[in-house]
Amino acid sequence: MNRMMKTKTASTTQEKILQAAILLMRQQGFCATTVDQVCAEAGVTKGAFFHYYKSKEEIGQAAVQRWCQSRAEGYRLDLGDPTGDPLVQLNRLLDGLMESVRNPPDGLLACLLGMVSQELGTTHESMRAACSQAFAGWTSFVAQLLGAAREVHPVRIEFEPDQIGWMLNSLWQGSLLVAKTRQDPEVVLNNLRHARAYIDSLFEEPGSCGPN
Amino acid sequence: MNRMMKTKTASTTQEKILQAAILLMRQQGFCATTVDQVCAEAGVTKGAFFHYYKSKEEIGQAAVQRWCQSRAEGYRLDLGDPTGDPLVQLNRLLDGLMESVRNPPDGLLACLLGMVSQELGTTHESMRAACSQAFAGWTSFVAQLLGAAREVHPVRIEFEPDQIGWMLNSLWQGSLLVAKTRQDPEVVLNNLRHARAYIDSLFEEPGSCGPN
Amino acid sequence: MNRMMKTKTASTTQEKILQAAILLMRQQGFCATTVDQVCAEAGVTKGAFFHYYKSKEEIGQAAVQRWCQSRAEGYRLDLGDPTGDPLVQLNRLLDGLMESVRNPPDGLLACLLGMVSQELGTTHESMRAACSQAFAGWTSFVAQLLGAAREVHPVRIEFEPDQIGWMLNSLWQGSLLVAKTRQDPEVVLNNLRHARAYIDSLFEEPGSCGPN
Amino acid sequence: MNRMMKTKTASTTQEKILQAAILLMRQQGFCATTVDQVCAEAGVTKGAFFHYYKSKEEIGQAAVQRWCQSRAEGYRLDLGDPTGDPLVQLNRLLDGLMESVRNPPDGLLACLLGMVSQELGTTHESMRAACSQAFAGWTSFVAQLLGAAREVHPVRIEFEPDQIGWMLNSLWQGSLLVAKTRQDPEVVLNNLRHARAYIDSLFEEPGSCGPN
DNA sequence: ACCGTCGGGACGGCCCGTTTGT
DNA sequence: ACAAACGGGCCGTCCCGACGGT
Repeated sequence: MNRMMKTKTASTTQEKILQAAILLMRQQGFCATTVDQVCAEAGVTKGAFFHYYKSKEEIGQAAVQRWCQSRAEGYRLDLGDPTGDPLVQLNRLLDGLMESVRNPPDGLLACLLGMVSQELGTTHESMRAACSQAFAGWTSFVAQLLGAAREVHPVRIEFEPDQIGWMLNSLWQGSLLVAKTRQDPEVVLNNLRHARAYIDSLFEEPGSCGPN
Repeated sequence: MNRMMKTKTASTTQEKILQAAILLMRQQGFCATTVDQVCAEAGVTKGAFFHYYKSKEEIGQAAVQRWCQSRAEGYRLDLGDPTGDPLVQLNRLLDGLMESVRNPPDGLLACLLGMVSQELGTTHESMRAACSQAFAGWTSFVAQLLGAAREVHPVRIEFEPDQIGWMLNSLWQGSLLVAKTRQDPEVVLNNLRHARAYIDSLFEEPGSCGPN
Repeated sequence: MNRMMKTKTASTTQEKILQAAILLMRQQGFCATTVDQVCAEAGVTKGAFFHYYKSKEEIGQAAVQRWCQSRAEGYRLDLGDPTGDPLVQLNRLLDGLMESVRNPPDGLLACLLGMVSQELGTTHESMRAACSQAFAGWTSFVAQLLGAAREVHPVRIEFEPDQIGWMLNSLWQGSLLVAKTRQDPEVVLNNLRHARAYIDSLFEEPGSCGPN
Repeated sequence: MNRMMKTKTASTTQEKILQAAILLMRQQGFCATTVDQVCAEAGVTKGAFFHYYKSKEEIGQAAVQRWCQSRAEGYRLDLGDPTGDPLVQLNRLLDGLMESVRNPPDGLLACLLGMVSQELGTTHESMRAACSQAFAGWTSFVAQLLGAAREVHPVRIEFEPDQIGWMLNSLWQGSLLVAKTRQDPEVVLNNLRHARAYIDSLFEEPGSCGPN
């Protein structure tokens, strides 16, 4: 019962801290985000912070994990019917990304993974590993769809599903980076359209994507 | 004579500071790089540092500018004969990028612009603007080649040179990010190959480059 | 019980810091006193310092306020019976000053207000205002005594109590300055005697004090 | 000829530095005044500065000396006929002070000696000594006048010329301090009037002072 | 278990008074 | 007379532990 209440509101102290950290690190990056800022944003004191996370790095890890997990949930939902045409599912995934560009979470078009792996990739091994794993997860997710699509759709050009997956991943991260720098999300949308066109070109018949 | 020595070695104190800053910021990012580190790396004292740059932010700006400038010189050289086929020139540019992946400057596969715009894009307006301009410069450079190619090569699919330019830019930045995270530059190479394939698919006859 | 301990010793960390600051600033002035020195003198670390005072300027303000407050308490005690002859009370006040010259607090004949207002009067508006208010407080205190004295003692020369108050204030501050420079407190004593003589000369009968 | 030009204009590099130092130190004090500020104000480089003064302390000394010297010249002029009544001369001296309050040099009512001796009296022995000597000079100057006055005017109250001199000195310095803090020079004027009244009261017949 | 106050140092960026070479 | 370089110092911040109350 106690647990239910807590879980339901989802606004426990720990959760507030974590959400504050995610938001701030997406905005400013890991190293520019101070523990004090996180506490202020979450409305708690440092005592509370260090009760739940024993170091700044630890909350960094937690933030990455939580971010990936909630993203993954979203992707799953975007796919729609899991028994349908894999190519259609892939297109739905891309549509989901586009939608998340037009209505980004917290009004902030930025991916925690991109931020953290850029900053800490060279210096914080454990953080890098976490991000690498997260990237690999998403990529294999896409690659599986592409592999399945290859089974049911005649192929025009031979391709490696993994490679395409990594390319999509890279393009997505790079697009967000450029969009942030240009202060214009349009570039992400355009890039995703080109990616879709490229994928379509790999198969004999064009994908079922609308004009989007 | 005196002047010659100074100019020739090109290793003035200021230059050493700037190079040290560029290297460290490519490795660790702007905010994780301390002035002390830069001084140590450059082998100078803090007095010297603040003699030439009045703040950390100022050297950040200088580093970005210098980075763009030296990159731009490299691209110019990669193109080869400026009167030749623009599509060939574009392919040479991509070859140059690939080469720079296999033999990255300072043995470090990382772009200062990506690092800085990721970290500071939201928080330091002036830095963001500088990076945005640099991105736009490279992109329009590519777009011009594509536009010229359209004049001399029959087109199979209509395309906007600017959009393709931005896509290449995004893909490049994203690839570097992913490569760093995976600790494997191969992904950059693969992505560039796909990009080339996509560009080729826009024209009637394939580009004049082998599989590289 | 717990509370008692803390209150009783009156030697909390914050208090130690404040006392150290007051002492050092009386010796060396505001700007020559470093936060490190204050911490060393108080036997605490910088962490403790900035926990209680968020800037050097803030502790400057606090020091001035505390100084005035503890001085004011002293004056009150010097006066003796508050229902007695105001002229006698004034003389007791001067006696108190003289006593504080012969036995200065911390063995240091220097007034924090004089130090701070001299150094920062032109540059730190808030500090200047605080000192100005403190000066005005002391002066009106004296002026009130003089005004009351005028009611009960026949006057030989018309005078403005406020003006006399400011003169005493100025003479006191100037005397401390000169005494410090000459390294001889005698000048303060002499000046106070002259001041007393001047005040006596304003009334018909001489004050009830001996030559002290 | 060269020398004449230089001396006449009184605008040699060294002189400009010295004047800048005096002005800034009167405004902000010794320790708040940086060498850079002095150079900027004087319009010279640090090289020039350290060419003429081998340390900050040295220019402090020079500033004090120059200040005293130019002040002394002024007093001499204020006295008028040196063979006249010493009491009249003393009154002229006080008039001169009052005039310098109404029209302070550089529009700044502040005495370098007061500033420096307050700040450095406890910490910089050599500076303290210089100020002490300067104070003693002015005081003995006044004391001599008082002594001479005692010869030609019948005295009503016995007094020590030196003591009166020190009192005037202290009152003057204290008045400047208070005036700066209150941001109102009026207090100096009032105090000087009271001082004059006190001096007059020492002699049988009133001094020849006008209403001033 | 949860959370707040207090405190600890180390380091961050920047500036300051100086010396050196020219 | 000056630009370049020097270090060490200053103020303030940061991440984090220790302890006490609830």
